[in-house]
Amino acid sequence: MEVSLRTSDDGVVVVKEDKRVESNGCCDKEIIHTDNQLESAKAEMGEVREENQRLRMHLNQIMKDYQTLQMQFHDIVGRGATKESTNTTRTSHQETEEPEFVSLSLGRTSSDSRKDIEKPSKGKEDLEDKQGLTLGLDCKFEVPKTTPIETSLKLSPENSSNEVKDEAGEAWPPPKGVKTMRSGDDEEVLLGNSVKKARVSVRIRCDTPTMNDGCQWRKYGQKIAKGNPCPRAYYRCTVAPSCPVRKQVQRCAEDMSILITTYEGTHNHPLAISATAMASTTSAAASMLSSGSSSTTGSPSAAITASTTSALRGLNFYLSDNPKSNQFVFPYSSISSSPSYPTITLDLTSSSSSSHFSKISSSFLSTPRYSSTNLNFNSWNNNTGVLDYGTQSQLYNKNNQFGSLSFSRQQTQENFYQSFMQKSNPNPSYPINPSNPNPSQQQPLPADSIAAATKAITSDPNFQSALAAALTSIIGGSGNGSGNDSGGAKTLGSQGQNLNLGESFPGVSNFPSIVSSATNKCYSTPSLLFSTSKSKSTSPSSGD
DNA sequence: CGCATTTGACCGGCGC
DNA sequence: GCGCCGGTCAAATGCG
Repeated sequence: MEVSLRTSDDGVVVVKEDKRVESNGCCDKEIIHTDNQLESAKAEMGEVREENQRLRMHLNQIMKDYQTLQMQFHDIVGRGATKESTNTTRTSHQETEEPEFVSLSLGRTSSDSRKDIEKPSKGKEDLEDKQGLTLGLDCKFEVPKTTPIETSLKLSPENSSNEVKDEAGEAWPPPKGVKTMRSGDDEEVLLGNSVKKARVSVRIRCDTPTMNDGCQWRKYGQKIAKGNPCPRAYYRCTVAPSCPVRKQVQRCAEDMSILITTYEGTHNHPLAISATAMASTTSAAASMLSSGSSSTTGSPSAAITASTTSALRGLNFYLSDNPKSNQFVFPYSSISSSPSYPTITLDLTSSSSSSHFSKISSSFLSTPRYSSTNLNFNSWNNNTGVLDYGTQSQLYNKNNQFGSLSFSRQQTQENFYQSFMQKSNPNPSYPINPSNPNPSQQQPLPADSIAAATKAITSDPNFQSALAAALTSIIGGSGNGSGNDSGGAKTLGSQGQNLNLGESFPGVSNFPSIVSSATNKCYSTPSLLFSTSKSKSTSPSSGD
């Protein structure tokens, strides 16, 4: 007997039997056995069919939601623009009017900080959160063939004027601009003189000299900075010769185990997903600066939230491939903005998942001369948030575990990322972690991932939003838009078959009007791991 | 030998 | 104007 499975046009699995039983030795036993198999196959078929229908229903529902949200978004954008036009005076002086320390709590968990800066309408806040997803879907479903770099949303005139420049190196105006013909100068002009540099600072507990963010860096200097006995190392991105991105690595003076990595600028080349995390955040910072100086609708913060959250996802994702991943939970994320060096600060040094926003504000961003803008990514740990990391991790964990649905959050994150990472890297010859000596752990994405995801989704309506991301990543995974990643290429090689999380998690690249096009660069490459100190291509040793 | 890192010199911004 | 300081350059050095 032969049972062949094929997929019909509507996606339903059809079981075809071909009873070509040998006439000579056919015994009853065999027939019964065959019947049993047939029965079970039919039963499975029915299940699959049900599953299929449920999934379809959910998809429809999501699409519906998506359209609704899109409409709402357009509505809000329209209103915001109107508002904005009436507030030009204020926006032009925003820098001076900006509170010394503005906390933007965009999360939805209960948080004290939230009260302080709660934007006009709660509904709007929620909406903005959803927009992150909405826009992600937007990107995925409507602009699926555009490469990340090409994908630029130009809802704001400001960004549209900036977007080309962003790609060339937005937030790193050359100190000696004459030497390098970077467009950063232009952008700086466009962004306004108040905006000098956008920085992303990452505090992370890390034993290794530097953290591997998926990029190639070359050390070009080292200095003893005032107030910190630990030398500060200067790196420049060498993925592309003209890449303006720099980073500084320095140990925290108070706690030597904390590594402070500060990124500046935006990559002007395709990057790894892991690098995308940073690049996105950096871009978000720049976007905030550019849009924040002109927008009063709160969108900038939302943009930062969306993009940074996405970036964090990516970052955390890769970090979590590290055995020590469980300590990188992103409990703290903040954005500080000094007049000269606006900085997004990601404090990854604590594993606590509760809201410690105030702690960041007081301890980490305490430098009084800086006016600060802080975002509280509470949604990170929120069970209901569209951008909810926990939800997504659970989803993927479910996806990964295929039925094992109950995990503690921390374990969920760890397991999920680890195994998802493995599954998303089908090419066993390219370990996710360059320093990972065990490439055999990298396994191809199983064919039943979609089904697993479906199960996870259908079993919990809260996963609707995450579904979008999951499906997006799964469906879109085959088409890696980022192309070659010169950065991770050396160690990662071809990755066209990987799930491109940089694209799949849309928060960054698709938030319209706020996040500049630079943010839209979705890079792919799986690796943000702490390297061994001798990994040259992707992890320079800071020498401290 | 080629490439990356090291390290002292240099430059420019900023505060006094 | 001067000095401090952060950031960068580039020759020297190290390493594979």
